[in-house]
Amino acid sequence: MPELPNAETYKRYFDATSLYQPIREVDVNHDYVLGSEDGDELSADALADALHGQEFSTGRRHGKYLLSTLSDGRSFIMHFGMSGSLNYFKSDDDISKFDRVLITFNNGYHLAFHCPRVLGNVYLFDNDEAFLTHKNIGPDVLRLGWEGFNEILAARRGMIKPTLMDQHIMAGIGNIYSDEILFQTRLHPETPANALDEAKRRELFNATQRVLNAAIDCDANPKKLPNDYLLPHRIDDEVCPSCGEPLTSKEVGGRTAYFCEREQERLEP
DNA sequence: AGGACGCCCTGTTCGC
DNA sequence: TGCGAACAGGGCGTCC
Repeated sequence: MPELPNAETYKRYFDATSLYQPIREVDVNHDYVLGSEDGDELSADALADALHGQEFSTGRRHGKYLLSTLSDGRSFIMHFGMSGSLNYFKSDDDISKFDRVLITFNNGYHLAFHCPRVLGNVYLFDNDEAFLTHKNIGPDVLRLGWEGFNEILAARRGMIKPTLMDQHIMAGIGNIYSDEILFQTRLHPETPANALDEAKRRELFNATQRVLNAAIDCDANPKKLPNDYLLPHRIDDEVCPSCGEPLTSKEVGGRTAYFCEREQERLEP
C-alpha cells in the first residue's frame, strides 16, 4: 500500500512502539527483502549483527521511506514495496509467515517488517544522506515548498502523472494519490508538464498538499476520504463523483490511471 | 530526457 | 469447484 501517507502512518506507529529498546534478535525469512549496506550486498547475518544490541531513535520519513538512526549512528531504512507494513506485538503466536524481517527487543516484543509480496527492502547506510544520494531520491514532496515545487515542474515536459510519481524528481507520490491529485486539479494524466502555466502549477501544488495531508488524517485509508474525492470511487464500473460519468481506466506510464475524461482536461503546450 | 517494455516476487481475484 | 491468467497502491534496467 505504501505511498507517502502510508509511510507517514508507519513512521508514527514505529515511533509509538519501537524506540529506545535494545534489540535482542533479528530473523530474516526471505533474503529478497535485503536491500543493501552502503550500496553493497546485505546479508541476513550482517543485518542481524548490525542491529544486535542497538536501539532505534525517532523515525524520519522521506518520500515513501522510513529511516531511523541506530545507537551507533548508522541509518536503518525501510521501504514497503507494494504490500509492506509494520506490526508490533508480543505473542509468538502472532508471527506471520509474511514477517520478512522480525526484530525482537529485550522486552520480548517483536517488530515485524511484514511484506507478503516481497517487493519491499531494508537497508543499512552510514547516514540518511548517503542512502538518499545512493538511490538518487528527490526532495520529499510534503517538505517541498511552493518555490521548489514550481521550479522542479517548470523544468519538465513529460506526462504529468509519471512526473509526479517519479521518486527521483520528487519523493512520496504513487499511483493512487497521483490520480486523486490530478482529479482535484482537473488535469488529464497525460497532460505534458510543460503545458501547465504557473497558475495551474500552483493549483497542482495546493492539491498535492491537500490530498496527502487528508490521506494522512485518514490513516492512509483511501476509503475513508471524503465521498467527493476520486479514491473512494476508484474501482471499475464506478462513476465520477463530480459529474456522474463513468470513470476511465487507462495505462499511463506503465501504471493504471483512473480519471474522468469529461472533467479532466488534457492541456497542450 | 522521455516513453515503452520487461522484469522482480507472491497473494488475491476473476473468468472460464 | 478448480485452475490458470491477470492484476496489484513498489522500483529497476534497457532500449529507442
